[in-house]
Amino acid sequence: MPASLSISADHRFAAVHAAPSRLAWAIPSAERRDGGFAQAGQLLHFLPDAEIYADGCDNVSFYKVVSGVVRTCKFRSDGRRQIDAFYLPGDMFGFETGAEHRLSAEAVSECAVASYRWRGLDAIASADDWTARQFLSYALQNLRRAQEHSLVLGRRSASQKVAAFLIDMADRGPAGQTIDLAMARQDMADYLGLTIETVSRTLSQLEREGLISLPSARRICITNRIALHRLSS
Amino acid sequence: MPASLSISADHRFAAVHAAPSRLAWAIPSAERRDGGFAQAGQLLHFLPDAEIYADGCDNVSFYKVVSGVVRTCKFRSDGRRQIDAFYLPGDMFGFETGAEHRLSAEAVSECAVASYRWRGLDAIASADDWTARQFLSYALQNLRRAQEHSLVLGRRSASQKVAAFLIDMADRGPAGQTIDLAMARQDMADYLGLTIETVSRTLSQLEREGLISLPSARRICITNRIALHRLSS
DNA sequence: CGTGTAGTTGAGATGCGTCAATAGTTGTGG
DNA sequence: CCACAACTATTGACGCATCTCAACTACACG
Repeated sequence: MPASLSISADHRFAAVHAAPSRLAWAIPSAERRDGGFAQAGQLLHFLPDAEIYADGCDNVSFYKVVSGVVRTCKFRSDGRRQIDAFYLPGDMFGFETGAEHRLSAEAVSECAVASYRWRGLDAIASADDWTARQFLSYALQNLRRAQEHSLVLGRRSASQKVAAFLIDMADRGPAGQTIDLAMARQDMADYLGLTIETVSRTLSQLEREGLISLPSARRICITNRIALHRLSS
Repeated sequence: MPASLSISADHRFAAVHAAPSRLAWAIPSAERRDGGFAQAGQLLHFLPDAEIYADGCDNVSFYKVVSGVVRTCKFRSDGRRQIDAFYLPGDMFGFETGAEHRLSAEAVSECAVASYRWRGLDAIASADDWTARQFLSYALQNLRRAQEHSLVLGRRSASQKVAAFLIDMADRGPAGQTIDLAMARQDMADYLGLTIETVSRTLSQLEREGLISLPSARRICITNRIALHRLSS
């Protein structure tokens, strides 16, 4: 693992990077097998809010998150931003069939991603079984996440949206009741189709109701998972 | 084409079924090549609102719409329904990696679908290039649609949602400015995260503003596509 | 210690949901 | 062909959840 990927222990997002289960899952696979995935993955390093690719730019690569968190988003003509998805270590993003990307991808936290040259559908389909299977698996995982995101955005109250987000983050992050968010309130708001004020108010309300506690802005402890889960579904 | 698939010309959804470009695309491929797609597709016929598969039931098949329109949806504990997607002739739906379906699929109109036995990711990955490529193509198409649905649901006004829906339906349906909707207002509302009252009011408002005309409840003519498109994006 | 950014809280405005009534459409039977 | 019932869609009035605008607080950093 290159030195550039080591994150100081006191970094605010250390919990995300240091998640043992995730690293064990992401890094070895990148080292062991990704050499055979489409083309040897090049490791790229991004600072927070750095752009990985822009909406409209050539679709030449897709990516795997090695460490940190990535968001894909769309900027609307009124200046607002809609976040399509968050990608955590081990997740893949950026595969599209068109010639251009239809979303932007940005680093939420300091992060490292492996890039793979996109050679089109035929290249994947005619690749070896393992490669094709991996690609399909990631595509279907992203499809499932997008569908669930739609269901959350569809017809739900602010508290249901926030609860669903917290449950999702808790499930995807390191085990335990503590969530160390890599993203700001504005990211949560843009992901859930709410304003930062509503997100903030909703978190405060959930804390008053005893479902969560907020030791700091970016750290959230789930104190009543049953109730939070029931609220979210 | 079996007699059971012929639809009388005066049927209310005739326009969808009779769309020449769609039939030319959907039916021949089902006849010519789908014999090699995973396993010979069995043709199934459904009446409006019939259930194709239910949320939670075994994930043993995926499907291709031959004629008519299909919706996938989730029923929430409060009795509300969220529609995840509409599938038109030529679209494929129902592929998931889990052992159970996480959504229900229902016929919106009278429709015919071809079913394919789901043998898991490995079967697809190790299939011939053409089959793997087709499956991937459909998966990525559905992923793109789900992402765009999320963006629409995210942070948009009722009129923007309805406009985006109309533009999407116009693009996917037969060419021209006339849309013959297969679905009821309740379906539109559940798809867009609105109520039927708001959908109805919004359509009336768009008509007053001269963007569309409403010859009948299920038929919508786009009279100012530029403005409608600008509103939707 | 001062400054800038992120987050929280409050008050008022508004868009959409809810409930209710009306109008239109489809299908059935006389 | 008409009468009626059942269903779908439209329109109106009102309430509420969220947005908007604004002030305040907490925290990181030089």
